[in-house]
Amino acid sequence: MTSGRSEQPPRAVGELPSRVNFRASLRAMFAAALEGLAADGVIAVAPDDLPGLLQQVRESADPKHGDYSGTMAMGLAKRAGRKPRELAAEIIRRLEVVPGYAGLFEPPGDPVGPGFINVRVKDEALAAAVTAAVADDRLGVAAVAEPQTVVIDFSSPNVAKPMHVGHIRSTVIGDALARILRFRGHQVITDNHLGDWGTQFGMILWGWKHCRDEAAYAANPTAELGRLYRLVRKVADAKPEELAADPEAAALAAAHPEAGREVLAETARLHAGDAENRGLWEQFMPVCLAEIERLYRRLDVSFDHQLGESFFQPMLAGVVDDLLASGLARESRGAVGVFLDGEEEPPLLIRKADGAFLYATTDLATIQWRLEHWRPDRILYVVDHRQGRHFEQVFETARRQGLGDVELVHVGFGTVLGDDGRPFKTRAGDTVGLEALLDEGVERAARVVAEAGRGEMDEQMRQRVAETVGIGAIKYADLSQNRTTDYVFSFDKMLQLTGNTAAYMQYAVARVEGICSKGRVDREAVRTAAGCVRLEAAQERALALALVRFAEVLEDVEADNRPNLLTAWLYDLAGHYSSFYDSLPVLKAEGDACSSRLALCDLTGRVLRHGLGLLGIGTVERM
RNA sequence: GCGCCCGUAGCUCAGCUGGAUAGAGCAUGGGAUUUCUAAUCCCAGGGUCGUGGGUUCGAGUCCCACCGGGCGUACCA
Repeated sequence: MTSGRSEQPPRAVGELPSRVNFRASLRAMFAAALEGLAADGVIAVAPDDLPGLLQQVRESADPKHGDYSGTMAMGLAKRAGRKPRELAAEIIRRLEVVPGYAGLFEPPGDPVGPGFINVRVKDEALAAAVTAAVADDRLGVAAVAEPQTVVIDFSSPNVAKPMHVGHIRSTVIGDALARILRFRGHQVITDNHLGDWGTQFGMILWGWKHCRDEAAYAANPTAELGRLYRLVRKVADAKPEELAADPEAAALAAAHPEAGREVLAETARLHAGDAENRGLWEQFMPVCLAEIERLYRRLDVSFDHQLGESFFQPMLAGVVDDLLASGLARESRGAVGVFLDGEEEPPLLIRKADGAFLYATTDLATIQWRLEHWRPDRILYVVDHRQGRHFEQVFETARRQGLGDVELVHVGFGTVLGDDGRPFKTRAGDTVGLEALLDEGVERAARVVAEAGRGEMDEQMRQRVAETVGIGAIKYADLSQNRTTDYVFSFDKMLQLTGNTAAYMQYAVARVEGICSKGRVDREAVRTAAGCVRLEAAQERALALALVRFAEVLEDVEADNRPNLLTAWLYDLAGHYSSFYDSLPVLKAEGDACSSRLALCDLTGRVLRHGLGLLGIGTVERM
């Protein structure tokens, strides 16, 4: 969507850039070749077609087909009425004489099969790129040429209720995207759009007035508010099976048959500015915020802003008035809605018949406010895919309001399921609390580390490793999944020490650290040494090629907001490192080979650590 | 009813705007260690990509129909 255009232009002949993106360079060279053919009337390429054609330059599926393959000749030939292989050959003739090509890539030779153009990176260029990356604090990854301002809206819990497993995906994916886009060089603004104004506060207010435990509140306000929320929700919902299991709730429900309506009334009083409820809200908010803050600290997630629904509340009437005045919205059945797809399709409701505002109203106000104050090029909403239609409607309404050319993107994701294929619940059928989930992950990680670990770890170290591995496993399991599909949550799978898991990756980092500490390697010296990395063995070359693809992968992650592309590549990289490490001596290698391989180890460790860091996952020196 | 998403190895999942012989991990079977951390590496078996049509040089990917599952569909967020 966004990347690809903003990458480095082709380099002039001669020196290598210090941060080389082979794919971006090759694409630029293909662009020159195709433009040349178009200029000579051999093929017709509209400027709009070019990016799509260049997407067809990608890493080869099989190493025997070289490092990159171009597949556009087949499609182009059809349109031009040419034989595909002939056209491919013509592209190749143009490509290999593009300035700079010969410095980076081998001549492609003849087209293969129906017209594949296979390109191999020159060994010297690859070695030089890795050498440069070793000395580079950005690990060879160039920043985008045209940085954008990107707002990322994620996590967004309802603050008066305990955070649960449902919040983990938005939080973890949003945080990873924020870190990745920042590293890419964009100006990222993260905003936690808290649910701090809804019915859940009505529940707490009602609970406070009817069944508070002052002593408990004084001792632990968070716990007491959590208790009130859980209790009142059952009383208000009044589901027989729930009440049967909870005598206290049942007694309250019997004493207050109108509890459900009273809760809504408390909410309405809060919204209407009732002094008592407003005062209580102001008293409870810091407590609620402290509670979620503790979890964010543990998850190592932070936000630039936490502008909740309450913040936008004063703007809502104006939003409705503006939409009414512009004719986009109108009254219907007592409510006010924006009719986007004609009369038959449900409108986007922005005011209820009772005068209350809705989720959509707040979202529209939020867009306006963000555009006015932050002037973003893009806003990402990392929210459950079930809200896809809601965002479609909100975005369309915003566009019709003429809110500028900001790119509004719903980054949706699937549901976390249990073993039974149903949404993840405890055995008792409750949603799983986020804190309990993290605790269990850490506890299980501690057991795994104790069994497999190398010993000689003090208690403090053991704790830190367990926390890093446990939290990392949970995050990684989520991020390594294609975000659009549901996935089955399994502690056993995510804490496995092999396969595509955080622990495997963290272990690979620890092995690099091990080799460096064992050899008493001065890593600064490795990085600043003028010596060039040498790529002789196949394993060295494969590792090097994986390393320099870091930039390409981050570009792809941004294009589709898909962190799982980063985990897949990290896993691939760790695999290449393991093969390399397994088959070639490093410390015991002679002379130049030793320093070259140490440089590869050092870079691999840093890239793995940085890559995991971009996912919000920590590493340890030993495990 | 309508709309969106999904169906890939025994299990959990990848598969990048259609590209080469559909890939991993787990599980199963075999092999490698006087260790630079074996929490590793190497090899093998395992598939009519839900079914049936279509589009084309080429379909897991695009189109149509059907089967099966999930979600959403006017006053919750």
